[in-house]
Amino acid sequence: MIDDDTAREQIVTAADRLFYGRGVQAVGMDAVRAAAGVSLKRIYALFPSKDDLVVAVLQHRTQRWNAGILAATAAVGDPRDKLLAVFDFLAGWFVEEDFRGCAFINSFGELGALSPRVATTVRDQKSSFQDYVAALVHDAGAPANLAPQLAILAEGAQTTAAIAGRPDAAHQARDAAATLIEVALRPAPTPA
Amino acid sequence: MIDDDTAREQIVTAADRLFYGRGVQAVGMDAVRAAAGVSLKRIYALFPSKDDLVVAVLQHRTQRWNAGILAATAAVGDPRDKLLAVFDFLAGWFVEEDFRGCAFINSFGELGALSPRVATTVRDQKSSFQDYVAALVHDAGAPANLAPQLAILAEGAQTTAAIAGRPDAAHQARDAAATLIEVALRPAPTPA
DNA sequence: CGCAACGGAGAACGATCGTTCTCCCACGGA
DNA sequence: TCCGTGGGAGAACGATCGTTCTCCGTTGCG
Repeated sequence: MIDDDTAREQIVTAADRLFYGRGVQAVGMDAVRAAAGVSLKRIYALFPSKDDLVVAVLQHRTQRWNAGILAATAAVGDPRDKLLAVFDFLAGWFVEEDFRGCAFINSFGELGALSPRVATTVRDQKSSFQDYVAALVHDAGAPANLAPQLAILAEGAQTTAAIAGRPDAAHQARDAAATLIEVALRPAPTPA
Repeated sequence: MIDDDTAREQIVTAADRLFYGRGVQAVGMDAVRAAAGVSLKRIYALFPSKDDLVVAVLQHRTQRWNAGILAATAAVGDPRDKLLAVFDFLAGWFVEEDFRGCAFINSFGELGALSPRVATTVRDQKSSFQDYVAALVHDAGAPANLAPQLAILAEGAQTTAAIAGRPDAAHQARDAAATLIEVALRPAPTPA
């Protein structure tokens, strides 16, 4: 017998892989059951509806994302390098073989208009990422308006890498970020 | 009787509004029929499958996008301002009441793994946009690596505006673009 | 050892979807 | 006027989906 916690984890992990790879609506609950190795009854006992499962998958991804970003930025010391480390983290992600874009963006586009809970879950993730970037920007001593600019670069790199299939979008975004950071930290030039 | 061309347009226009507002898979062909005011038989005579209709809708959107970008950039003279005009165009788009992100990104996330034709149609659109930005960058006399940076900013602004519901992502991206353009056009500073 | 509760496997159900087919009316040529 | 073609309205069909239910074996406890 499998206890509830590991069953939850198996279900969420299997559903995550399937949803991310094919899209949510293209994956039936029976496919999740087969991949997770548990019964449908068990799934519905732990997640009352597919919507609940989707939300749980997204929250699980949020935790993995937060841990990855935290580890990437903790590995370097300089606050400026922490900001750039975010884009290095993206670069490592984009070259994974099953990379298919940002699961939150994908889910929002597919379900944002249908499921308010999915929409708010995605919004919360994006909002917390923006907050984290804003904190790094603050630590680096740069003006606050740099933060949304870097966040936009990160978002754009994800969709560009996914659609064009070009992982170097991370490097291009990193270069742009480096320029923006440098300008933001440089004292205002004396007018000619 | 409606001739084929106007029927096509009615179908594509209605399907576009429905697909964009709710997502493709959430809209049945019967809903398209009701919104377009034509018979199902007619729809399937003009578009052999839903996949064909989706591709036609995306191609229709590509034409509208190209026309909008072209008009926005044609309204200004300076090549540098043409680049910034792209973001002004985005700003005007983001405040439309039914704005729900980039239809290409949304469709790719929802159907990219299921329909190769949809995937390539989306890729073609993004690729042609990148080419256009690259041409503007070239006209402005800036190095070529500026183009993907600006394109990434545009992509990120679209998803940020859609998910966070904050249309000012266009202005933030525009500010970042202005900085990147300025740096790219400025001669290399003499080292201190 | 007996029984009751639980979980697995999978059938079943109702809804919906993409697609096709049927029926019927309107209209244009001999 | 009569007939044949074409298109509209909508039923029909087969597949699939989310969700529930049935049946049965197992297991833990008295």
